[in-house]
Amino acid sequence: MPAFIQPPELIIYGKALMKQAKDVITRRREKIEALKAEGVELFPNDFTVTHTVADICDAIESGDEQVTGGHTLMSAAGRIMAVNRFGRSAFIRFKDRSGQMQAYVRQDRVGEDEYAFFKKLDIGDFIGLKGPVFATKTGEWTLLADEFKLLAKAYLPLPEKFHGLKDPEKRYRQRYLDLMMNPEVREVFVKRSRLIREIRNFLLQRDYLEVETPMMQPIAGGADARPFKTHHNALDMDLYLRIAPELYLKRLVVGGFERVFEINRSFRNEGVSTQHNPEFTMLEFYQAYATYEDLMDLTEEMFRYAARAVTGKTTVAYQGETLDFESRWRRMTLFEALVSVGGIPGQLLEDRAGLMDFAVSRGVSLDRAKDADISFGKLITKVFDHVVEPELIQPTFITGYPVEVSPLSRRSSRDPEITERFELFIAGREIANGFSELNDPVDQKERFLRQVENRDSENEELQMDEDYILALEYGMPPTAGEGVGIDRLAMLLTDSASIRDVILFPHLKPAEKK
RNA sequence: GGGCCGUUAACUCAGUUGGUAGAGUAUCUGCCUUUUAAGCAGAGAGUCGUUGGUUCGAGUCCAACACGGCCCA
Repeated sequence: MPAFIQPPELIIYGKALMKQAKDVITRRREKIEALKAEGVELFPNDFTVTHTVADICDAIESGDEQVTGGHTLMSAAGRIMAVNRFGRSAFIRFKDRSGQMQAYVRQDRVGEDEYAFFKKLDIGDFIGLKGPVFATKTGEWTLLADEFKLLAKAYLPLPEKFHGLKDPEKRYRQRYLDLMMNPEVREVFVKRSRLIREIRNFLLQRDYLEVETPMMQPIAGGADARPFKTHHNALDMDLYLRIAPELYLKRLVVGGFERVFEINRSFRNEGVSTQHNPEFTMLEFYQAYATYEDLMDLTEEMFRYAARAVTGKTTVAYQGETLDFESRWRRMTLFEALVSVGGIPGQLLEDRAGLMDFAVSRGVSLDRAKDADISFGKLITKVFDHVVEPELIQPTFITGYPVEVSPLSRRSSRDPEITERFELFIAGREIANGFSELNDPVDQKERFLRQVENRDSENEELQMDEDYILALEYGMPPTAGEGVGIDRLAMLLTDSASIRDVILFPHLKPAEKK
C-alpha cells in the first residue's frame, strides 16, 4: 500500500533529482511541491458549481438554443479521469456524481499562463470548469473552458483507465478506487440503495412504522447464532451485538405499534464466505392480526415491487439462471420438499436411524456418535439444507417446520409439533424466514427453557430472556413477523456472486503491516 | 478447519529448462489547437507478498507464514 510519506530531502533537491531514477509517485510529489512553491492553492473551496454533468446534458437535450448555440455559461466540477493533450489545447474527461463528460481547454481561450498551469494538472485531480458547450467534429457535446480552477490535488495516481482496478483485495480494501474506476460497481450500490428505499416505501405505504431497536443487547436473542461480545465500561457490564432485532420489535407490538419494521445491521460471530459477512443488513417486520400465510402473499408482492424498482422487470437474470418473481411462487412443506425435491424415500421421514444413515451417506456433516442425541427436527433440517436447499432455484416457500427448530413460532392449530412458519428460498439459498408469532408466554417460556437445556458449543451464549416473557405476559396480539436478508436480496437483483460485492466495506483481515 | 489457485513497475498482465526483470497503460522530455484507449520520437520506473532452505546461481525448485480468491466442511 503506497503510504504517503514525504521525505524532505527530495523536496529540497527538486528538479535536480528529476533526471534520476524516480517512480511515478515521487515525481508527482515533486511536481506538487513545485506548485506549492509557486503559491498555487492545492485545496481551495471557493468554486461555485451551477450545473452537474447531467444538468448540462439535460440543458442540451432540451434544445435550448441559448445553450446549444454556445451562449449560456455553465460551471461544473469533477475529477479528471482522462486527458488528451495536444500542443496548445487538450480534451479532458471529468466525472461528477451524475456522470462523465468532456471538456476542451485551449490556450487561446484561457490564456498562456493559465494554459501552462493547466498542463501541470494530473488525472485524478478535481477541477472546476466554466464556459459554454459546443459539439465536436464527431458530435460529442463538450464544455469549452473559458476558465478552470484546480479544486483538489491528487497526490497519488489513479489506476489505469482501460483495465480499471481488478485486484479483488484492493477493490474491497480501497473501495473508493473501485467506485471511481468501475462504473458497474457504482451501479450495484446505487441499486442497493434504491432497493432499500423501495422496500421502505412499500412498508410505509402499508401503514408500517419504521423503528430502531438496540444493537447492543444484554441478552442476544431472536436467532440461533453466536454473538459478538462487548463491554460497557461505565456500567461495567457485558453486552452483545444483536444477532436479530426480533424480540425488541415484538415488545413494540405488545406496546401497541401493530405494524413495525426495521432495516438495519445484525451481527453474527461466524465464518465469512460468499454468502456471509459478520455484519449484515436485515429487514424485519411485524404485523398484528396477520398470519404467516398473509406474509407469504405480502412477500411475493414486496419482492416483485423491489425487483421492478431495481431492475425494471420481475424476471431477474442471476448467475446464468432466470429467476421468475412474477408467477405465483411454489409452496410446499418441508416433508414434501424432502421427498419430491430431495428424493428421500417417504418412509425415512418416520425412521430416525434410517434418516441418519441416509444423511451420512449423502455427506451431511453429522457425526453418528457426537450427534446421536440430535433432535429429529434438527436432523431433518440439516438434511434439507444439504439436499434440498441448493435445488430451490425459483422462489419457493417451504412450510411445516418442526417446533423444536422454531422456538419463536406459533404451533399449527392442526398439529402442535409443527409450526406456522415458512422459509423462502431463491437461487439455492435462504432469503427470508417468517412465521406466525408465538404469543403464549407460558409456551414461550417452556421453549426457551428447552433451548437453554440443549445448549451446545454452537450457542453457548444462549440465555433465557425473562424480560421478553414479561412483555408477552401483558398480552401480544396475534401477529406474524418476518426477516429478509437484504444483502442476499441485493445480490439477486444485481447479479452478484458474492456478498462482498453488495457490501461497500466487507469484512477483511487487516492487511499485513510493513 | 481442509483442498486448489493467486500475490512481479502506480494499474492490467507476460516471464520458457534455474542463468543480468518484460509489455501495454500511466509517468517524464520533445512535437502536435476537434481527440474518443489520440498519434509520433525518446527516457525513467521493480525489496518479484514475507522469512528461511536447496544451488556456483532462485521471480522460477522446496518449506513455513501472511493476505486474497474459488470450492468443500
